[in-house]
Amino acid sequence: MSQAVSRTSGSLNRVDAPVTRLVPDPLEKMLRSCGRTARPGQLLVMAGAETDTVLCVLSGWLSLSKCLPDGEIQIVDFALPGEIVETGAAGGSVSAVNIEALTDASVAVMPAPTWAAMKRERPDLGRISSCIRAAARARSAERMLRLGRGRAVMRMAYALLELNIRLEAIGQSKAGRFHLPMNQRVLGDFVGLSSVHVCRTLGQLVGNGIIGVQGHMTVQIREIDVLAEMAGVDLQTLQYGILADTDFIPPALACPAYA
Amino acid sequence: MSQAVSRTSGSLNRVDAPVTRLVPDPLEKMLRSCGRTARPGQLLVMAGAETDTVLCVLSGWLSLSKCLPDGEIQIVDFALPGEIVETGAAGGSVSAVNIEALTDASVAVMPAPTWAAMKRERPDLGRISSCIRAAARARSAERMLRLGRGRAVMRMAYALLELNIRLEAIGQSKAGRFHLPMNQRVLGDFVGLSSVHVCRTLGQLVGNGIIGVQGHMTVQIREIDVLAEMAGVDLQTLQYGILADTDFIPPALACPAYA
DNA sequence: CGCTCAGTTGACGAATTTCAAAGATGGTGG
DNA sequence: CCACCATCTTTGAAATTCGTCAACTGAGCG
Repeated sequence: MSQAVSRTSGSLNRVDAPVTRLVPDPLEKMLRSCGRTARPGQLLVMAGAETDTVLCVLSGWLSLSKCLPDGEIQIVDFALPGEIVETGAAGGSVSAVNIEALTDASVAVMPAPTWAAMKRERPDLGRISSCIRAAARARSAERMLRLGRGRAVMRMAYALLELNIRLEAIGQSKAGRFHLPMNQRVLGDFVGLSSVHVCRTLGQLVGNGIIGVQGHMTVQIREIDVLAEMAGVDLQTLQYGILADTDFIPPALACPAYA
Repeated sequence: MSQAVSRTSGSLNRVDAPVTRLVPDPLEKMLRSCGRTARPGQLLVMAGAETDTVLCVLSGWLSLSKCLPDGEIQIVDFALPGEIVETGAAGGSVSAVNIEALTDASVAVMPAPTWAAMKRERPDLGRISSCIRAAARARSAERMLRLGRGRAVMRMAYALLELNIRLEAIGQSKAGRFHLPMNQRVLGDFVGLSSVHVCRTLGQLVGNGIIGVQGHMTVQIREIDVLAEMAGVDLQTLQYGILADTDFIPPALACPAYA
């Protein structure tokens, strides 16, 4: 696993995302010093393995997933550039999920104590990471709601909207157009559908002119309001709730309790 | 909502659960001073409402749930005695979920800044609450996996095992026997099934002698290994992963980084 | 050119929901 | 104590949704 994750020194910091946007030099140095790259398909953390680490995604997509004994996979979340993933589960330092690179990715892998020390130095980090956690929780709840109660179209519509919002925030979606670095099977692992049904569901959305799909998964949302209705979401509220965009944090809250 | 949550002064501290077990007097006083009680069905926090608070469950069950526009409900998690719920979502202090009492419950409702101050005073609190968060994340991932990929029996089996483990840790399950303070419709909202299918699925488990059910939801697990196989879990691993039991925290980790 | 892999399509079957109605159960007031 | 009520559970049958199987297409690539 880890031998496959090679060191890197270059191009770690060209991402305009919350972490790197907000946080000053010393942290940047630390991020750079823990930098790793991974190739698509590479496993960074294995469920059940000891890893008391914190991952900062600098570029690329990671998937957090779990497996059933029969091999069925569910992707629990994607980690996008600027996001922070704490791997430890409850009883110590065992990861609850597989963490895998979906694209070429560069990730800062920090031991938990290092991260804790860093947080003590930079109190704003605590606030930022708690925002990122809250956003992840909110997304997780939205998805769980639709996994448990929504039909295929709703799950798909929601997934597309969520990804559009998140990608827009890091400049990877423009005018409702973004690239999904995965095939339909993997998308199915995210929305809880078979690849065949992903195909049909996407086809239905395309047929109605609600979205367009080009090549291997470049999506264009054409009728975002219709899509939002299908997903059962209010766009404004959703954006506010699932985005850890630090612009949303009232300056007053950014510090005082920790200063 | 809040007018319905009346003050209480008695019986706040008879629970043998992580928070109260571990944490010394000053916190206990604070918990008591923010104490509230709620009756079954009472809404404590409404999704979308401003509430920058932290809830400590002292006794009783809370449900964290979300709703679709058509009224379908998904319970995202239960909060049991000893657990801590941070209500804020990402963009400020809006809750992502409805928080509702399933039973008579007593809950300490603390403003987030108060909680933050408390954490600065008692560094162990940070470690504890981070453990509780990690356990909740792990549970959420397990459930998402089964919502997306598991059949009814698997979802149900997993839910029963998870609750058994959690209840055992707080002395509310003994020898695989515990009470679920909810009807089958609510249990369905948790596992993502219609109430009718909850009935059939439970009936199937009862018919096979794997569990017994008495009255309004007292469950007796009879063949825990079979149930675990149906749920697709390894019992040991699951317990280790979804429990924020503080016994699991190595003493060495409990403090040094924060001391 | 043939290979492989991802996407597509149709047909079928299994799992689950929905609808409807018939028992249970528990609580309440007479 | 009993009758009544509301709520919950159970059961059956029909309808839906989705997964699986299988065949076919199409693009990329050696």
